[in-house]
Amino acid sequence: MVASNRDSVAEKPLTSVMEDYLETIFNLDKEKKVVRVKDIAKGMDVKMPTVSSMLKTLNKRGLVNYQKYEYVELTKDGAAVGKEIWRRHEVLLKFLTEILKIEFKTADEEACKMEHALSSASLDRFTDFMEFIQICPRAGESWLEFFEDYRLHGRKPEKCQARREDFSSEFKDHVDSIEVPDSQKG
Amino acid sequence: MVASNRDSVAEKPLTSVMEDYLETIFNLDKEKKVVRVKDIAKGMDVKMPTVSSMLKTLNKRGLVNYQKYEYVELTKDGAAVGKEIWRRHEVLLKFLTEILKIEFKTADEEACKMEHALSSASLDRFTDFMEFIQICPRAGESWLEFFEDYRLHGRKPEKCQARREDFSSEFKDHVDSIEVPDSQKG
DNA sequence: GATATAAGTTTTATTCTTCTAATAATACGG
DNA sequence: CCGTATTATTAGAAGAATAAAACTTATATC
Repeated sequence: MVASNRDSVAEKPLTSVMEDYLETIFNLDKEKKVVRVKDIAKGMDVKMPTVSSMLKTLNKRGLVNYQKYEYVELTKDGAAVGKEIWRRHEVLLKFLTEILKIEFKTADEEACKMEHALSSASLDRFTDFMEFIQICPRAGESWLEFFEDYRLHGRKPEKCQARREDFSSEFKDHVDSIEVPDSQKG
Repeated sequence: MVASNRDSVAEKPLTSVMEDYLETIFNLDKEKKVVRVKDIAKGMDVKMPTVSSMLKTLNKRGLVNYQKYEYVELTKDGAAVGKEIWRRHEVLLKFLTEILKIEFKTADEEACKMEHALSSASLDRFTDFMEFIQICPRAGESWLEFFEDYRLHGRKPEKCQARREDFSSEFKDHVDSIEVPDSQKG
């Protein structure tokens, strides 16, 4: 056996568990000086032996640099994966907590599972969506309030209509603060 | 051994794979007269022996009624699970295709993974959200178009501003058709 | 009805992730 | 420098989901 173990086989896709480990390590890296097996175990809610064996796997795959009994370090590839998964988590968590108003703990857990389901491409779309909702006028704070009202106090179209009239006034203020050619005035 | 195997142990939660099988069987049930191992294998993209062994598991759990070589039938419990998972799938798929405009095949695959991540409670919220977007005035067709525009042609706040003015005119028409006290006029 | 084809099962094995128990290395307080 | 506590590793096993190969049962067709 001459060749390195690393990448000796055609690249298998990462499992979602591997992705989770990389995400966890990525986050610990930001928080702490050094990353230890114990911390990963805590973060992943598994026992230390499980971490040890996963680190071997990740090591073979070139995603971490790890010598036993030493600190854990992500390779460039490993960090890239960790960061990407973390980004997905953030977007999903934001959606679940800020739009759907799901309580943090639940949202965090569910985001953690969903993050493996969405491709990066879809995540980009999702990100656009979140940005759009929060940046653009028709989809800003009041839009969210509106949704909250809809969710909590009824979902009948008539209610929407009533509320629409409120928004119309809101919008009237905007209209009034914008240059409007006389030709368009009533 | 006197007691039934069924439910002899404290209810373990279903795995997401089990949920997928139940969803698949539930759907086949609607489409076809009878559900066969072969169809399930095709639907789940696995080989027949895998289906055989899963059917044993689901049988023990009281989720299907299955005697070997015969047709597969869901029990009441099994059907309830299958239907619930299917409902989640539909909502997520709708969001991915109609809002995020992800192509069907990708969306379907991703919905299939996400459906296990969201609790029923969160799914209810998500459903509210989808309804809201499609029923309420501020979040109807034009809102989706606006998002499409944002996504495809730029995401600069100025663009939103420009667009906002369009919407303002739109709204102005509404304003004009509504009683507005003089005191609020410019 | 006999037999070929399709459908289903059993058996055996693999991969992945996890655990417990036992053991080893490291760190620290005296 | 020694002993204890903490941290980590090995070894061994288990459970879930899968497949390949070999075998069995059911169905269809002549």
